Amino acid sequence: MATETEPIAQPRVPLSRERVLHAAIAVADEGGIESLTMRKLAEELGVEAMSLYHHVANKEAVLDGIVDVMVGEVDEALADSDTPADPVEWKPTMRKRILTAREIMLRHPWAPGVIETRTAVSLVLMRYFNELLGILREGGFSYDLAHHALHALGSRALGFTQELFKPDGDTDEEADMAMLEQMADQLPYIVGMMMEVSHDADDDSSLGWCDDQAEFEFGLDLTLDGLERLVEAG
Amino acid sequence: MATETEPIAQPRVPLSRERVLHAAIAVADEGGIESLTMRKLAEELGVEAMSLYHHVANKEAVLDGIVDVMVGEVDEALADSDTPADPVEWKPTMRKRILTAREIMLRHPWAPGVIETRTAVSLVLMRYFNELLGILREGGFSYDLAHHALHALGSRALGFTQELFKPDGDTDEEADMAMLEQMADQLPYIVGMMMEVSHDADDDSSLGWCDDQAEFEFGLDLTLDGLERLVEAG
DNA sequence: ACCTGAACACCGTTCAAGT
DNA sequence: ACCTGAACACCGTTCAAGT
Repeated sequence: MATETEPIAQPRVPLSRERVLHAAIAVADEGGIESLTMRKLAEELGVEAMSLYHHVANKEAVLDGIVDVMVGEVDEALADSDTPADPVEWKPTMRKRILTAREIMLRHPWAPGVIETRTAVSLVLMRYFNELLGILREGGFSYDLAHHALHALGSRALGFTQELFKPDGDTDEEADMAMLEQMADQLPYIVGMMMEVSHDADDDSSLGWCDDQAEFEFGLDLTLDGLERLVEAG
Repeated sequence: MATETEPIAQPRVPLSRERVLHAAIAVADEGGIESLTMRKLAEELGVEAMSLYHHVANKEAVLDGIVDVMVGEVDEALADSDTPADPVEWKPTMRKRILTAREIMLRHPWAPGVIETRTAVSLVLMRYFNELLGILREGGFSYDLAHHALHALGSRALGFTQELFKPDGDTDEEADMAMLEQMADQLPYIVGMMMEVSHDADDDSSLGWCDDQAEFEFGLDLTLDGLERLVEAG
């Protein structure tokens, strides 16, 4: 009551690129990426929107900067975890790195969408890929195969995949199920798959039955195993 | 001079959802997805922006519809190509389907970005996945493995991958190369890779050296081969 | 040097009004 | 039934002005 109802941001701390980027992440974490507007961002910082332009060129630069902070978070998480980093053991090293990156992406579900829209590759991101490349090279990959490997991993190298069947927001699973069964003639295989899975699973399973973590690891291991066979074949 | 400078759209043909969607695709093809605004779309159709809302609920519905038209194009392209469709030969069938889908995506480079932002899965898209599922099932996959397979393919099932290193727009390849060499201490593996590749290739190779088609097929075959090994293992 | 108020040129969308 | 003009509530961004 005694204090003013201003946002929590301390008016003493001067604005900086760093503060702008971290505030942007906070806004996106709280309200989703579509809630991240220059005006909202300024409000979060207790400042007028136009003041932001003294620290970032424009909104695109904010999004570019956010990605770098995100990659930085991955690097930090990797530094915190005590990995032996055996040069020969490229597969577990790679696997761990990617699963760690995935943890960061799960903390910021909007981040993949931002990363996908970036056109330029920042130095920070190049350093990240340079390290992945290093792991592969030290593990016996030719440059050629390592290059193919990074392409084959694609966005998985950064810890996310494009989920085409997203979690159905309405969560009315029974209705979805009923609707699906009604279309059994049009979607016989999908309906068949769902019937089988819902009988097998012990918990209540329906459209929300995909175990994202398990699927991510399945796809990742499929790729890593395939690559391993290629390195070993020479 | 005699005729008015109105857009080419015939004012006789009444507006319809179909016309709106095809005009939207034309706008995006010509000016990119960011040029697709309701006002621009109306202009393309020789109509006021607000008239569109009699045929589509809102802009999101336009984007949803576009995706369905896109999937329809894939289906048409597949129907045109005479495929024997041997039930047992799931791998070449799958491969052909996906590469055909990729051709459509290459014709509409903005389409992947639109697909990625869709939250609901339309009936058209479900039918597409139902067919992929059918190919796998008839090829000997269990529902469980077929499900994993679709997740592992991810957006590749629709003919695109998330390219994290996009074509560098500025095309000043020599400058890029020089800059990279300058960072050899920070990016030793990337620089090493580029040096090797640029020596091997016969054409002028630099940052624009990735053969997207070859990389797509590499990743696709890596996945399909991995799956094949799993089906055969039972 | 850093921040601001007002303004500009856009968006998507609503609504009452036209035919 | 179908289309429209004007308006509303937003955007990102520019610019001259403040301190």
